[in-house]
Amino acid sequence: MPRLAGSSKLLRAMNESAALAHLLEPGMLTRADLRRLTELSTPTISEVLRRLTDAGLVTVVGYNSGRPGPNAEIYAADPDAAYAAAVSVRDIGPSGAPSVVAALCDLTGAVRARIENPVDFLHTDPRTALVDVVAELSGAAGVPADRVHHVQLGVPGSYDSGTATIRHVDVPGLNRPGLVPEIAAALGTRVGVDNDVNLAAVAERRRGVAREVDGFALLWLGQEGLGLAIDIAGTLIRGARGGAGEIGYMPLYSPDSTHRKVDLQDLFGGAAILALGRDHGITGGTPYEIVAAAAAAPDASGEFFTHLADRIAVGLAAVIAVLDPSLVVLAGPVAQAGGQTLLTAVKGALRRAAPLESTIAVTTIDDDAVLLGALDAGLTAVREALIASIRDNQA
Amino acid sequence: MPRLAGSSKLLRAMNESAALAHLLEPGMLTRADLRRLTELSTPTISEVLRRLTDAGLVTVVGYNSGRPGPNAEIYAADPDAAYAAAVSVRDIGPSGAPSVVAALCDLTGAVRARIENPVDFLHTDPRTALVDVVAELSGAAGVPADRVHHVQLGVPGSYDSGTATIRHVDVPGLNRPGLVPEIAAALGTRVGVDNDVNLAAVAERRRGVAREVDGFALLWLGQEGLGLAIDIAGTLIRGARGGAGEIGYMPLYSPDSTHRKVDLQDLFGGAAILALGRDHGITGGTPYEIVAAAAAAPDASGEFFTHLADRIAVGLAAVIAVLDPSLVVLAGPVAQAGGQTLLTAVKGALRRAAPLESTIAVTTIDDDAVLLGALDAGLTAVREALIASIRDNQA
DNA sequence: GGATTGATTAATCAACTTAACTGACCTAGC
DNA sequence: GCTAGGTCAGTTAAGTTGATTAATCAATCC
Repeated sequence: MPRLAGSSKLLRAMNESAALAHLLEPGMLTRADLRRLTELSTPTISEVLRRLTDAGLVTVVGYNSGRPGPNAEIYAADPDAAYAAAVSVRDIGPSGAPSVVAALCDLTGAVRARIENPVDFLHTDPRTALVDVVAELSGAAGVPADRVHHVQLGVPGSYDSGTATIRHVDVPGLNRPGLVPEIAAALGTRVGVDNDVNLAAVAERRRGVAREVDGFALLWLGQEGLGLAIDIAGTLIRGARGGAGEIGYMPLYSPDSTHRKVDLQDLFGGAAILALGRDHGITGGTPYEIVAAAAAAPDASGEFFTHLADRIAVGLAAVIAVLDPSLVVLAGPVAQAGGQTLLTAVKGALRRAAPLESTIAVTTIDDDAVLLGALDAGLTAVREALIASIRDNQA
Repeated sequence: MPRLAGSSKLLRAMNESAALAHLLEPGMLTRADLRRLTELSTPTISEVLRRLTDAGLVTVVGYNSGRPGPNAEIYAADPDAAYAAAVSVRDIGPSGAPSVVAALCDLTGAVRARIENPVDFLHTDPRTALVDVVAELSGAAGVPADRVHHVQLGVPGSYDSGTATIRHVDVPGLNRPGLVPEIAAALGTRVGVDNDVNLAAVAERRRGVAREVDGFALLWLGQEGLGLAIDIAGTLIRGARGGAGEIGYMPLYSPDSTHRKVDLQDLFGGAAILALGRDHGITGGTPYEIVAAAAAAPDASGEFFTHLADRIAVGLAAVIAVLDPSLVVLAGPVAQAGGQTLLTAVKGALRRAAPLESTIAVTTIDDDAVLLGALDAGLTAVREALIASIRDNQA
């Protein structure tokens, strides 16, 4: 643990960083608020604010009134000081074909533009597709491209940050080594990449059901595959090569080796749900449609949910035994379709299967969780870069 | 993230903390070394060292020579500035009966005393047993009791730090609520409690095979039960109620529900290993003896190890799928007995079972890993308390 | 004896704090 | 309805703390 040491310059940098960090939290602050939060004296706060406004990071957004004395100035981070972009690549978009969904937000998190393009990755290089969509975003938002400080990518696969390559992905070309650095170079911004399930977990922590919890596991039940995100005290566990949570391939124990090897994907992946629906006479072309149809007629489909929940509980029991999370969130299209019906079924199945008790919940995010999570991740990256940049500018 | 802000006093506290932190790392440092490490100026380093020596935390341990100029003073943390004690409670000690193993070390980590007492917990309250053993330790080491700043307990169960209670433990009386605060009050020191497997992982990171790794999972194969410790970048994952890694009760999937519920403990817990040994005609009263006997005759016991490894691989595959650790360490008496023979068998079984590849290794700690890990954990607690105390003393 | 290095001393600088001061705004009292 | 007093926002000035640079002294090797 390298502890900081330094001179008065470090002190100033720390104080400015602290003030900026508070101002970047949603909400507007007066000098008195900052004084209370940072425990700095009035003149220092004034000096810090003068420098931050000079740097264009902070602006006066209003005045207090109704109390004796002069009206206190209300400060907030300038929304237009920097922007973050998010791009979610999916092999099966809402239309069934591969697509790219993207959004751009300002420093307060307000979405300024949002677009969705079907992309034929067989004939389009991911690099140009992604660079183009970011350019289109900043155009649509009317924002200078160089103010976009961070682009966050969400991919349906795992990302190995050590080698900067995307793996376990079905989108053609996306696993090419060197792709991410190329994109970063072409865009001229910092580029972050993460698993789409991980980003959904980020959204769940920021605006979903996992807001106040100290750690949680998110089980993603997708149209195709399934995944797991692990949040420990707000930080995501990604594993040695970004492979943490790739539980689809988790092999299951078979007592007599005559059984063929079965993994979790075979139990409640997309294809398994399709088959399970067929067995119970529920019609639907996609897992989402099947589960939604079943949830619409809960009386007729009780057995379907019991079977599905039993299978989900097999995976969850392993996760709970390893991690003991204080909350387990069911998310992804299938979980959204299943809603409360699926939730109660899974709760019952887990009570039968797992010895440790865990709170289970369904996601409360209606919108595109992956995209929102990517925006959140990009935004925190931008904010931390701003806070860190103050330190370096001083030195 | 609450960022620090403050005045010059904070700066001094930070600089002193940084210097002390460097001096607490093993190794002796000259003023020039500290200057390089902290990037502080010579007069500041002198002032910091003067204050630290005045506080009795740091002493001159020697002088440089052989180079031009005056002989530089060599500083190091005073070994006798504080001590840490470690107590490992086990329901089956080396003699077969419940026992308490304890050790005391100085600030450099040198062991000053080590004792082992069989304790009949049916007739002895854990509180008095533990308080007595700490008193005995400081007596044996010839150390004033009030210099023992931290006592680290290792228990064969999980510890819920939220409610300060030990759970999932077989030792009578150890799960009594309020026990830990009582012990802390009676001793007058800070008391830390952790799962014995977690402490073994601490030892593995500090002095074992996991020294340089960025994260690892440790599978403990004990005489009775089994456990898992998860280290992510040097911090242990304990879960919501301290139950992370309690994989003994992890239920296994059974395709036809006619099978009775099977968990990992049934696969390769102590009783399962005894049964497996019987099936293969290997004699021995304890799991350790069986595996040791098998390892002594590797040619005759190939099938035994294959079967055992296949079972272990079932559990490990789940752990690897969830966490993707860069290293998996096999530890505990059974793993030590199995040694390289067991290791190669597990490697082969995992290659067949798990899709993600992980490096596997056997522990390299010959001594009592739990006790050593408890000492390490206690020592870091003492060091961090010292570093933190500087900040508070200034204010 | 010269070069080099360890450590202290002196002078300067940077940044925060306390305290005094200015000015705006509300409220109460006539 | 006007004015005096009180309160609070923010600035200015003086003082304090602590770190840096530069100069000095002293010890050791070659």
